[in-house]
Amino acid sequence: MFAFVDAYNHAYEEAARLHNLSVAHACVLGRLSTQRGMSELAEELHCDASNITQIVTRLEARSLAQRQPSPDDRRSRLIRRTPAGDALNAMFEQSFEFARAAAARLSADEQNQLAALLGRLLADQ
Amino acid sequence: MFAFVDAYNHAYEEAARLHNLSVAHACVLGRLSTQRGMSELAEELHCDASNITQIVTRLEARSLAQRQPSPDDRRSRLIRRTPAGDALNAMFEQSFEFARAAAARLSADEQNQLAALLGRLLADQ
DNA sequence: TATTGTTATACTCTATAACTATA
DNA sequence: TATAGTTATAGAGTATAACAATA
Repeated sequence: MFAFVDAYNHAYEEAARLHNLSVAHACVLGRLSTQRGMSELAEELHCDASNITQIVTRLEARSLAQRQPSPDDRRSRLIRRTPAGDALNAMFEQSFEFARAAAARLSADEQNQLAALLGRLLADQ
Repeated sequence: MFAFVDAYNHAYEEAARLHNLSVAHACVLGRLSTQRGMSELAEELHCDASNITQIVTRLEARSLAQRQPSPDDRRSRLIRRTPAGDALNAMFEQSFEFARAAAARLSADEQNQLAALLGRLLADQ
């Protein structure tokens, strides 16, 4: 289990580095498939809101994401990927071959088994 | 798969924080069950040797690890845990309940299945 | 000449505290 | 008064380059 997680993490880091992203930047970018508020991102990444501010600012400077005013609450902002961000994220996922290559070693049945077992592990976490 | 790794990583970070260790420090400490050279550790953690120097220096300052001269090569040093390091590592592993709690949700047969599937995923990585 | 490990240093990531503006 | 997000800033982690000792 440790070896598996270690390999996964390492593959993720390498894919991020390949696109000049930090792990946290790649992670935020990956979560913007649907738009999100800053504090929502902070909670999902288990980090402080001020950290998200900086990450989003850098993504925005690279034109990968955009802040937009929330229609419901004028304090809050909705973050979404730009088309460039979508493109880079897609490239990142392609580079991040780990899951793909790993899955290719298992039959469809085995993949389903694995997903079911991992799902059970995560129950009520 | 992503959710699983995310939960694992988060649990590891929390367990490390609980004992005033960074993730990297906990990771080095965990690998010292058998003694190792500096460059060996650097390779295992996918990081620079100068980084390991600092980590080991901090572990040594906390009396959790010790540098020892290598009998074979006077340039190199062997690092090993002190008894205090053994004790802290054992406490860390106890705190790091993730694997334990997760495994408890599966039967012995299912655990074997999972280990076999994960093993297959890692083949020739 | 190459290798092991260290030092000095700069850069990045992250968190804390104080702040603005809304609610 | 509480909340969303920002700013300024300090701390920790990591890497690069130059170096010492040894092979």
